[in-house]
Amino acid sequence: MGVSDDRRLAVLRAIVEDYVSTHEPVGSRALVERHRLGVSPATIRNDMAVLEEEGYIAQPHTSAGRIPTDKGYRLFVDRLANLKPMSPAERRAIQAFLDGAVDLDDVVDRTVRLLAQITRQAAVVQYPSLSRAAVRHVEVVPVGGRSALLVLITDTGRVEQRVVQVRSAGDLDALPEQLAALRDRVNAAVAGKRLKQAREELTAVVQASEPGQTAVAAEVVAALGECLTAGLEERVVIAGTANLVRSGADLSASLGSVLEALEEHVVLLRLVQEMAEEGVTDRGALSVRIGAENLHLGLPETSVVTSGYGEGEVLARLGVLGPTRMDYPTTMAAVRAVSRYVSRILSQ
Amino acid sequence: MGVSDDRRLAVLRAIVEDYVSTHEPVGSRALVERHRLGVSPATIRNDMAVLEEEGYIAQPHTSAGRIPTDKGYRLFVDRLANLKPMSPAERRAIQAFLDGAVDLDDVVDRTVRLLAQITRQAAVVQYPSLSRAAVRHVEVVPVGGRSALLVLITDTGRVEQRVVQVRSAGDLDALPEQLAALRDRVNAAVAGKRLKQAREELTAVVQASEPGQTAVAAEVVAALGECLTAGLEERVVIAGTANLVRSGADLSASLGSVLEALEEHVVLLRLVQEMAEEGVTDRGALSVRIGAENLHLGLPETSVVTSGYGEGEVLARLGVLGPTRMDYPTTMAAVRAVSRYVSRILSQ
DNA sequence: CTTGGCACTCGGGTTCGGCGAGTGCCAGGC
DNA sequence: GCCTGGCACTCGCCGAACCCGAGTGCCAAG
Repeated sequence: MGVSDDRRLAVLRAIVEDYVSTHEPVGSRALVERHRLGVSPATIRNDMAVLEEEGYIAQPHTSAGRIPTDKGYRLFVDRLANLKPMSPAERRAIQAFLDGAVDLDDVVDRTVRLLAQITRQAAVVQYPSLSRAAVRHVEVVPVGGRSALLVLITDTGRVEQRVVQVRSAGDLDALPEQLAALRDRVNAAVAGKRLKQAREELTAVVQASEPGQTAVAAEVVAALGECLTAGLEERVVIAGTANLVRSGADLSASLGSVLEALEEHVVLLRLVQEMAEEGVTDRGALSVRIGAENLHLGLPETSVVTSGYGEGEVLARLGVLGPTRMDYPTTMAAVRAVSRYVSRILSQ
Repeated sequence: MGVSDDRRLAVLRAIVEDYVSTHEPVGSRALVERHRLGVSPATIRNDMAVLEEEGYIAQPHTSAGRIPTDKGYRLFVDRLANLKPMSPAERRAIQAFLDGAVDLDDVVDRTVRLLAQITRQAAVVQYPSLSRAAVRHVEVVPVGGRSALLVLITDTGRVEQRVVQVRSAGDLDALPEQLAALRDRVNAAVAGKRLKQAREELTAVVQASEPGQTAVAAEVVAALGECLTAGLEERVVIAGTANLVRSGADLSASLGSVLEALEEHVVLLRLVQEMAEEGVTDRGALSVRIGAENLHLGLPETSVVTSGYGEGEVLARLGVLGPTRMDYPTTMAAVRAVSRYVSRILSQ
């Protein structure tokens, strides 16, 4: 569609807005009544015919009103939508809610709940990606017998831990000192390094260890390697699934599969990853996926709005998931606002 | 109802079984056909009249079949149900699935997924309660600047950690040694103690610390106190919410509120707690809540089957949540089987 | 290019019977 | 005394017929 015809675009926008608010096919008469388009229904009908021809709208059955197609929503989101700015009260609420967080886990938890609540849809927050995170410190704590606890701390504030059984330990009394020495060597080798790189450095540590202790070192280092790998693993948190069922019975047909997909965090991770890569619609950091674009992930009739967040660079994504006919302007504004506040909080 | 009339009980059992499998009101004719009751429909009708009189069954509308009431299910569960033993294949599957777990978190995660899958309902697993857990070790790791990481390890395998900013530290270079000394004193004071008791011992540690370091000690100990409190906090994990929507449209009216309640872990914790206390129906460790008994928790038309689990003593509960008209014998058998395997695994 | 008019379509809601499953009651038989 | 077959009655469900109205497409005129 050329930009030429302003009114046709206005009609599309009006159709999207009305349909989103009423959930019913919208006809030409209702359209001229609710929006001051300054022309008669007949004219609108002509425009509608063209819009339908071009695939932006469709009619569920002959002699019913029109509803937007995925393509129609796409155009709306890309070129027609004006994000609805949040009210000062809402901004304050967001800030107040997030400021109370004490912890990275807490920040993520609060964020996902907040998003679900203000958008009244399902919310998804990806944990800050650790592929770029660096090792801040590694601690090895003997906890009696052959057991020791490994603790890995990254500079993003994430903590991974693991209990390791040191089977090859000869002298149990000497073990604590051995471990302490090992810890110091490990720290010297990996502190400040990125996780992936750190994993590679570890082999050198084993080789450099004293002859009698290579076995112990190998065991501990192997466990630490797992820890690093676990640290690299992406995680997501969701909330507000109950909002999906409220948001209208029309999604209820596919509700089952959507809920299923939401429980499979692997699917969500792929979704988030894909959105990060392609940046389908980029308005600021906002990215929107509409309807059939998510079908391969088992998410029919579903749209997703996400935004990158993080201190300075984009560490991860957060967003909202709901029925295709969601209120994009408000949702997008909310996602953007929350992502900004979260980024700010993480910078401290 | 007296025990006297065996046939009446048989009729109730038959009604429950048929209704659960067909989801339709069951009439007298269908009943004598499907179950060899050896009497005529007319006789059954008389029995039904009595059962209805006593509140065990009801008819949705005049001249329709009967459906069990909550009271009917209750009687069924308490006295009529024979748990359906799991097939050897199922037992093997359970074992194989749980044996792969590497971690407490992993055990819990696998368990909840497994329960959801084999019962085709929503599953709930409470983390092993820590009110009885004891402190195994406390570690304080300086991580640069004024920051330190507290790690609390309990003898149930749970690990809590927290980052603390030591604002009152005077000499930053001396801080690591201060913290190490503090750690040793703390460990001496609380190792082996139960969490609640440990929290009380902590104040003594601060008072006993050297004059110049009381401020630092107070800060660290305060954070550790929070850690202990967090460790005491109960947690639950859920899975299989998608099964709720599949399990029949009749629950769909209340589906929203059920999903909402499931997201509120507080509600689930209370539910689990209540079931632990009252032990509504106790068959082995199994406990069953039916329909309106859960209404105060925002769970309408919902039944819950749980069982205690843990090594030796009952540390927590796990179970399943579904529509009132669930298949109790199979569900109860599954919950019991899983709880036993999990208990066994935890004993290692 | 817009507009009012007009014929046409078709989905949704309503009404109306008929069908059938199921019940309660009763009188008779083991 | 309990069970049984028979019988009249009650309703919910289903399909058919029906109407209404919103909405469309097309056309001729401004």
